[in-house]
Amino acid sequence: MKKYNPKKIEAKWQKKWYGSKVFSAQYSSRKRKFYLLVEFPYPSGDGLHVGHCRSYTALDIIARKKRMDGYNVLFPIGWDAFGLPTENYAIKKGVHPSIVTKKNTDNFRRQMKSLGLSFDWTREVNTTDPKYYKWTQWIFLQLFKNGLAYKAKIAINWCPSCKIGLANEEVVDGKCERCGTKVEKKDKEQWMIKITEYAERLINDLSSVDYLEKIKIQQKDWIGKSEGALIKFQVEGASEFIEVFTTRIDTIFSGTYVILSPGHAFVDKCKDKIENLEEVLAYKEKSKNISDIERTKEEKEITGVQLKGIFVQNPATGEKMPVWIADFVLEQYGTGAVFADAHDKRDFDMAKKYGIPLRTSIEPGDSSVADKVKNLEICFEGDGKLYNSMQFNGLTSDQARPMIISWLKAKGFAEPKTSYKLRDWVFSRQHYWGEPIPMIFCEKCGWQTVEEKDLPVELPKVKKYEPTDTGESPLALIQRWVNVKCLKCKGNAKRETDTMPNWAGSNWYYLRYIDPKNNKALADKKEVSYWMPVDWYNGGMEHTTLHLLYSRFIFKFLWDVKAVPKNVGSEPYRKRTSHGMILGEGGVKMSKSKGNVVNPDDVVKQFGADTLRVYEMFVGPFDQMIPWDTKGVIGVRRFLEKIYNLASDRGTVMNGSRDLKKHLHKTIKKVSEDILAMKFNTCVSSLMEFANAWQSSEDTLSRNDFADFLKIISPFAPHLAEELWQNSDFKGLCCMQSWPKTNKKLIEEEKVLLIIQVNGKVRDKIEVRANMIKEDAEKIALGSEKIKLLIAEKEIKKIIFVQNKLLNIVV
RNA sequence: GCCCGAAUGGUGGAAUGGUAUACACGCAACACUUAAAAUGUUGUGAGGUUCUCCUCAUGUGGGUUCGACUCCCACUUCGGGCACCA
Repeated sequence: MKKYNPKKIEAKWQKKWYGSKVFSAQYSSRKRKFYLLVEFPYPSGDGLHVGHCRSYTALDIIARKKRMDGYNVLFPIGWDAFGLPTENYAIKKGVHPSIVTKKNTDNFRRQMKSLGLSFDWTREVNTTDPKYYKWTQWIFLQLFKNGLAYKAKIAINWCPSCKIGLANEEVVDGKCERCGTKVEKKDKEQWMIKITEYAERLINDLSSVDYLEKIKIQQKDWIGKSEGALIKFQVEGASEFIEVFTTRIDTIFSGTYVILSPGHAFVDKCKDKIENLEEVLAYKEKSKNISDIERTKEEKEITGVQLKGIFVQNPATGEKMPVWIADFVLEQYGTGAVFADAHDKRDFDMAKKYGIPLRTSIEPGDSSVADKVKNLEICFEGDGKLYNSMQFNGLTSDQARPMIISWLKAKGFAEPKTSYKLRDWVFSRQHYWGEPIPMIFCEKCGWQTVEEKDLPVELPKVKKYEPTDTGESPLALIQRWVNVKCLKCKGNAKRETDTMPNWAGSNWYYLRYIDPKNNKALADKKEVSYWMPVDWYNGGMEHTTLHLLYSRFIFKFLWDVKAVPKNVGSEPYRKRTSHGMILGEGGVKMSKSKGNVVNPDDVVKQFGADTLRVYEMFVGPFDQMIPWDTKGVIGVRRFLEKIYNLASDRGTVMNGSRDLKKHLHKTIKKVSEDILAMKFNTCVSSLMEFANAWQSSEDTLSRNDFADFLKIISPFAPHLAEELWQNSDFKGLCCMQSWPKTNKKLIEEEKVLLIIQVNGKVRDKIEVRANMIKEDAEKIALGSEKIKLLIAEKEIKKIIFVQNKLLNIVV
């Protein structure tokens, strides 16, 4: 008897598949298309993570099923290869990042192929390939030409000891990861992209796509739309105003002071008038080095400094208000300034701490606390009824808001305004390993774009990969590359030396897969029009607010400037799902330092690729976090062996068992449905149940039924299915067959188990014929000895009947 | 802090208003064997028990319902994201 030998089988079938291009999507096809996308990985030196294996296997199963359903399937893969870890490795070892990238992508590719994933390897893309990033740069030029890219001063993390700019990740507890020095903020001119111009569309168009609800919620929340008003506070003794954005204009009559963020421009503007300037500047300096999350934490003690000598006027009451700065007010949100009153917890606490006067103007609905609110014993933050508010007294917050806005608007002090939490996108990095930004600066003529014919602007070779001690990227040191002639005046000009963030390349990669070799455009429009939008995109929840939002924005932009055809719509992804993480054994994150990293290579070696695939599907619900369990892998290996042995020992006959056929068709139905619902774990258990039934029945399957069984198991354990397909002398490849249809008549039951409940508790189970009506079921149930005993002389109040399921007698 | 998610046997989990604990791991007994491994068979939520029935059990407390792991309200604990990691 032959033994199940995955090592031999798997290598053999991988060679056949990848040699014959069975997984290649067809160009200019008339077939129905299905575009399945997985987030392309960052090819780190650690190799493929078992978490990659899980999500890729899951989508591979869908791709394989869709091919068997007759679709022209595009299931591509590539490398998102620009980024910090590769650069840091280059700095440490002095090896060029492109060499490291080549090594890592080779390893990832080998690992993916060893899992039998059905990627279309003819369409592989790499964001670090100049032929690819030519188009990433081209997109930047379009953004600039359309007024969506601009320069602004933005703070970077600066380590004064290493003299380099740091990524947020390299800042641990406010200190430099390498040397432990306290990190400072340093202002730097950076390229910004106006994603905020698309905020409204990015919210509204979510209604046209099929994303998991939690993904939509996160995106909406990230964009953070709020409707409110912009109010002007006149500065006393000056013609200036301080503008404040608020959603609570109903509380304007209780506003007693104004708070600015420490970085607010007004502080610099009125330096001469501030009596305690030194104190103010010291506070400003201190707050610079605290993160926004830290600043807005509720546990954090509230601090602030008054701008002595400065007062503004409350536009509603005409009263004089002092002006403070406090770090819990953020520069980026609204106008970076708020008016403060007793109806905001932090304003309330701050006023109590510093003895600033407070007033109330909103009465809570709960009258038991109304007095306490009025006496300033507690802070009430909700909506309520207005008082102390002149002609608006007695109105509810909701009624009052629009009325107060128009009243103040008439006086020239307010206007309605929509505000977003979403900020413009900082697009510059002071690093080597990224796409050069294709811009040239001339003292006389300003910023200008590199001409399209000169793209790509290739990354020049450098000797050292560290950022420079001025905070610029190492590109700034290469005079030959930096110094160019201005395109307009032919005078001396300099190239931009910052590079793009990692997100730049991943914004549009789904378009490049469609036509990866095109050197005239991002991709051929006919092909784009056929393939777009992506039918199903799966990725991690951690990418929901950044990559997913950025790439939606960029696609909308490309659509607006007609770089992609109109007919595909302005949303790149029709459906988005997300997978859960795989944790280490015991439920903690896998990490090198904990030594609990599972290497897929080891699992493949010990158990086989099919075992790894099926295990990762069986381990638990796809969208949830699941700990790895080496013991569980064994069960899956036993299952595959069982199938292999049953197939060889039992064989097939012309007319096999009818019971098994019936069970098989139930399994076909379950697996077909559960694949699309991403309930892979229950697919596997139903396949296991069938194998168990087959084994214990000692019956034989018909040849056709066995073929169907191999077909439905093939997306999960493709190598095993192919091998048994061939061993049984079936023609062609198993993965190229059409998916079996469920025989509906066959799975209809003649008899069902009827559950008899008394007062909702199960008291008996009786087998009856299917589709029995209520009256007949009642007779049978009441005839049961057990039930008779239980209801005895009690009065039957009600009988609930669910056909083919249960009968509940209420007494 | 804000946003999102989760909680069911010894363990991973199944059941989305109708038999709670499918499937798998582990454990125990038995069969095969000189023996072991492998494999197979049976059992396995807790407590009680006349051994086939009773009571209890899906993080906690309430509610809706003939019936709730499932829906609603309040809470507890754990995990993830928070804009320069990808």
